[in-house]
Amino acid sequence: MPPPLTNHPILSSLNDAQRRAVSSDAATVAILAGPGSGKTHTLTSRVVWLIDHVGYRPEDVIVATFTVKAARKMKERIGKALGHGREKKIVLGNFHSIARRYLAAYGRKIGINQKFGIADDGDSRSIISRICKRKEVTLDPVAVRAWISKKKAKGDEVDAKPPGKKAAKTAGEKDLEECYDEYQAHLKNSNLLDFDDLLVRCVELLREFPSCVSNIQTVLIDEYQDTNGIQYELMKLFAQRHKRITIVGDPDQSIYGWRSAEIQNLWRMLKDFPGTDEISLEQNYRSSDAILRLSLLVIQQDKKRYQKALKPVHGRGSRPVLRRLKSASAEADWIVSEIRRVIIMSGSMLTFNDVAILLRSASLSRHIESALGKSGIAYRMVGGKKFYERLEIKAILDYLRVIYQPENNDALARIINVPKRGVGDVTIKSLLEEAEGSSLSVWAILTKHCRGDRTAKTKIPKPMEQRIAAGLIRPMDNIRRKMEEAAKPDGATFGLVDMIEQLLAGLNFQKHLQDTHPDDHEQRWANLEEFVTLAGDFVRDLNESIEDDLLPEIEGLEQSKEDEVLPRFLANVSLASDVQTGENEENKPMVTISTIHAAKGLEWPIVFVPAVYNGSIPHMRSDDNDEERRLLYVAMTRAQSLLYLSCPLFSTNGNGERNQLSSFVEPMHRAFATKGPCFDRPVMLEIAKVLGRTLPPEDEVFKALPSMFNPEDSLFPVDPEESKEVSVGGTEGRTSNDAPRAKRPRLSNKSSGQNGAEDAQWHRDYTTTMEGASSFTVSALPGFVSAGAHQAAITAANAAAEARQKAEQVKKLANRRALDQKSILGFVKSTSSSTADSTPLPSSRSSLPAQTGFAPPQVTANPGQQPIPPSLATHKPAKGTLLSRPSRPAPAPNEMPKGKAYPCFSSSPVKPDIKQDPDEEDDEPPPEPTRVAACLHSTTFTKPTLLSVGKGAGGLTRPSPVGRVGKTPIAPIDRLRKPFKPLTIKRQ
DNA sequence: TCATGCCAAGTTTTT
DNA sequence: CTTGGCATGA
Repeated sequence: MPPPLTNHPILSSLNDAQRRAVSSDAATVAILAGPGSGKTHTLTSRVVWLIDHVGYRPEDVIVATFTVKAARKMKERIGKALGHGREKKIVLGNFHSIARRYLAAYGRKIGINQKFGIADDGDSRSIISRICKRKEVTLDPVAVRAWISKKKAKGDEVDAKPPGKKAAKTAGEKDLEECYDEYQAHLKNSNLLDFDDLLVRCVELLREFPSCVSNIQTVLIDEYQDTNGIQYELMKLFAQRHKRITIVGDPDQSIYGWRSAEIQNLWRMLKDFPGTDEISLEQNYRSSDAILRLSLLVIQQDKKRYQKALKPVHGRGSRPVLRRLKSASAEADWIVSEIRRVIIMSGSMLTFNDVAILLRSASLSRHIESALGKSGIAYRMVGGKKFYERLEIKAILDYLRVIYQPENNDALARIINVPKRGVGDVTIKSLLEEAEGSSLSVWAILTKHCRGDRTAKTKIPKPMEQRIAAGLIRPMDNIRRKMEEAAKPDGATFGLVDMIEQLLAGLNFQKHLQDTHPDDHEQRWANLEEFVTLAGDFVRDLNESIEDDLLPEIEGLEQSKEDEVLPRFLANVSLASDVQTGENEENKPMVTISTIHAAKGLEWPIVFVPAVYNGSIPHMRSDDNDEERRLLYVAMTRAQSLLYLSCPLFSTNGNGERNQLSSFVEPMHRAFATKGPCFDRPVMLEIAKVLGRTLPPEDEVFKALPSMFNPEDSLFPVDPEESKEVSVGGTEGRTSNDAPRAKRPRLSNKSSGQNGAEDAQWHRDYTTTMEGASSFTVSALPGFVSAGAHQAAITAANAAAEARQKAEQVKKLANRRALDQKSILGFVKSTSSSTADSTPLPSSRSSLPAQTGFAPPQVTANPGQQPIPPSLATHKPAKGTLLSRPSRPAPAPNEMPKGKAYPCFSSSPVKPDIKQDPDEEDDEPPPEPTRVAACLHSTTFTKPTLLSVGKGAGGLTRPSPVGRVGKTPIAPIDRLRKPFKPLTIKRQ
């Protein structure tokens, strides 16, 4: 008999459904949590509840997330709620790192050498491509790798193979099998496990030796929709003793299918654990109503998905924008101008920190980075190139790996000629083959050869031998010797940092960089210095046991102790997609550029999603359109207040090819505004309300406006076609590269008319005059709503009344599934067993209401689940200006807690109210261009140029490191790893 | 025979 | 801006 629920403090910050999820007594709990519904908050609260209230020991709880970032955030939040540093004892991490921990501790039991290393992406690739090359049949290494990884990730090969199966195999499959076996043998020789192996072997371990997890009372899984088969197995095995599992996930946000994530796992779970308590969290605390509606419109095109509501807590907000631009660079320039405009119009209530630009692929960042750089806006790039993948860093890492694992032939092969030692491909290949043929590692062959103990079969000319001996073997031996000395009780300390520094010195690496990269050796060297400080941070954290990843002792089970720093550092590097984000001491506001994948779980007040065209999203190389759509949905639902999608009309690379608006938004493109909103007082006040911030007084905002500032989004034509003089024919085939296209659109005569012909591409054949009219009238007069929209509002109001009635009825059961909402299990069963749609949605085109403005999303298709919020019911078209916009009726207090009640919701750090002195931005729009480029992406970083630094428009096509310290360029450290931390390097 | 330098071509998402 | 292929020189 648990005490009354309401008394526990952890429950006070939760809504009904969340509270039920947190305090559920069921052994297995499935929490279905839409975006912004407080998923993480709920999960952390449940952890705290299970420990504090139910009484499990922290060390008997496993919390598995999908990414390192999520794990870290989770740990931090649990720590805050739990206190006493007890969160450190929880077995918490992403799947891979938890599996690695178990294998390090108990891997011996299943024959894993305790000193195993982790084969990262590059390792796997090079091993496989070598195997493929050796075969007579030409196999695509990439495909082979994907096949192998899929095979491992599926995890269901536990079922004994039927003996006759071999015969049925096609020749291709046999080749693949062979590659698989060779690959595994190779990994074994080098004592490596690849990412999938970590999971596969851990499953093996826990299956054979359940005692390793005999202490585990309960298991919690975050982002469950991203688990794959093997992770599902692992989850079950973690929980095998007591079978208490809590999962949190959202099928709509499953974007890792390409990594074998299986949405079906949700169904598997419900089937495998019949008593599972299903709870939906449908309140959205993040985004404005308008953003949610459009996001829902997008995701609802997927007719097979599990229907789930998204109930707004906030007011309507401004209409999301779908902007058409001429080219990618115009798009980037527009984004910059729009960022500026918002921030200035907000009187600096909003800062660069509040802005995110989310991309389908990292390569899209080029133009945007350059535009941001040009105008002196600092930014950080998340995703894309990784710090540890930089050439110079990778080389040093490979050296470290060889020091730790001399038998790692692949790592050695990569560095044997870095710096140049006159060893070429042929020699390397020969060495590798010799190593495979004998029982010796390449390292052993080399050392023996140089010592004269054994002559290598590979031909090694004298000069080469000498360079290897002096340049490679000697410095490495020196380091190993020092390590051994340090291991002795009275030995001088020789830490990781010493090791790296010694290595850099012994290899004369700085000189090597100067020789091989004369243009940017300084940056690369700076990267290495940063790497040294990173290593230092890691060691320090380890000593302060911030990174406490030891497993609890279990009676009668002996653990291998992992006391060495080096292996843990290497594992950390391989498994971590990002290094811990240090606190932003300097607090320099930066715009975030991120891939959509990397943005999952995060939120920003202002979100831009550029390149919304077919080929980008959905990506041309993707074969799962539904997943691509979900990706767009994830991107859109990151936004709190302002959401901008944009689409360049012409692609930049393929000579003037036309881009086609993404088919995900094409059907509802009229629900978007065609340009950025007018940021008058009411709009800004609403933004402030959603964000829980205070808007500076109007006169202050006004005073801070730079002269010549354009308060509207009118610098770029709403219809970029108009600036093209030769657009008469408009035939698709015409690809001649006419020069005028590259010109910036003229700002004057922007209001020149648009005509139906130009609209045709976007509005299609069903365009009516009325619609056409509204589309430009609305954009010309922000705030004016067309009659069509009014009509929509009235229908919506009726629907809303009905919906509300229904909502009243089911309110008592709000925590459970709505009455007419099927169980997930039922849903999956019905869709998988029958072809008929259980909830048929009209085809998106015909279902689109003929009106512009906000169409209630699929009201008829989904009665009772999409209650129209009161805001729309009472909405009246404003008259002329937004000033008369009716304020939103107060939400029912019990149902709609204000933002303050959920202080922990935001995934991003709590943003302080900005109290900048207003006189700061008196004359020029560009904020003082200090160190722009602290985070410059290496791809866009060029040599510092002094021209045009203050101008911002001096014809630079790439960001220049504007506020450099002294005369040295700032290193283009990829701030993915340490987004906020200022450079720690001291340069002379 | 092999190392090296030059030129050309392509570029999803991540543990 | 990195990788792969080719020609040249040792």
